[in-house]
Amino acid sequence: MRISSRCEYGLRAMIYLARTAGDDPTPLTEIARREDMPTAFLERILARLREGGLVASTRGASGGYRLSRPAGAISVADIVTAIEGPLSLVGCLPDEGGCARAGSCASQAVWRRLDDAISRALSDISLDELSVEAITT
Amino acid sequence: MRISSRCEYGLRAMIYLARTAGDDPTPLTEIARREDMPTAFLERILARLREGGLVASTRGASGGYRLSRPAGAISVADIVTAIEGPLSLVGCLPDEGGCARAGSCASQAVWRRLDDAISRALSDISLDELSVEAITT
DNA sequence: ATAATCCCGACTGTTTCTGTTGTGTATCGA
DNA sequence: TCGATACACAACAGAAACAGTCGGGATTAT
Repeated sequence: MRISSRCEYGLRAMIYLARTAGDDPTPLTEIARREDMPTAFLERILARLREGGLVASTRGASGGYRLSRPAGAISVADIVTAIEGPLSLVGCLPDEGGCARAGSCASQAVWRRLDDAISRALSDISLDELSVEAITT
Repeated sequence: MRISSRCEYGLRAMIYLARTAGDDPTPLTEIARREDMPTAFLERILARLREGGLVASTRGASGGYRLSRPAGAISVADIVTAIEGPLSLVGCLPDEGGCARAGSCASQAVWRRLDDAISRALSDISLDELSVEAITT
């Protein structure tokens, strides 16, 4: 159960964008260079973030990406969801089809509780908390 | 970030063993049949659980598996860890080598918090809670 | 002995991850 | 208008993980 590089890159890029908010749009190449991430790969991650409505892009010379909302209105859960799809850990929960043995399945309760814990943890952290330099855990 | 079948099967098998605790050792084939899981695959999962010290096996006719401790002393975290390895979501946390940009890396704080939330959620659930039929979330 | 049972290594098909490459399109500035 | 700077998008590819199978060997109760 590791976090994917996609997700890690995406979050780092969002933090970078939060720190440069207010400036001109930030080009992909700048983010990739400064954060040391593969450019083309990052582009596809930013595409998902754009589709998720978290960043806006402007094309052409002196174009780039910026946050589409204030950093305070973006949670880590938003970012992870945009990149990875729904957070849910298993496909057998009642709200997505369920499985044959649902009801008598005790393990379902475990994943549901875990889903909740993850969801809560990620929703609690907003991007502006992360954009300040010193993080006091 | 889905739960692997390995893990799902493993948990279900452990719940099954908790319910048959006190009886003779339960053969692999019985668990697989009753829980509708692929036999050979389940065997390899039980091997991990044995290596993790959670189940004990007896060989030969009328052999099988049983829990090596009372169900109340086994948490879901124990089970998941035995099957999947350490729960940690990223490899860059200080306690496992770290990465070059640690310290200035705000995203690290996110994964650390998420690790904690997951770990706490799974440690809180013990196997005997799951072995009773009705689960009241 | 024989049947039941665990043990274990090797193998395979599929999917996901982690990228790369190449082409096209929009925009700005000279 | 031309060219440089960007984003947009689709196709491709190697590597790893996942999910599961197969076959043989070792152990033990009856």
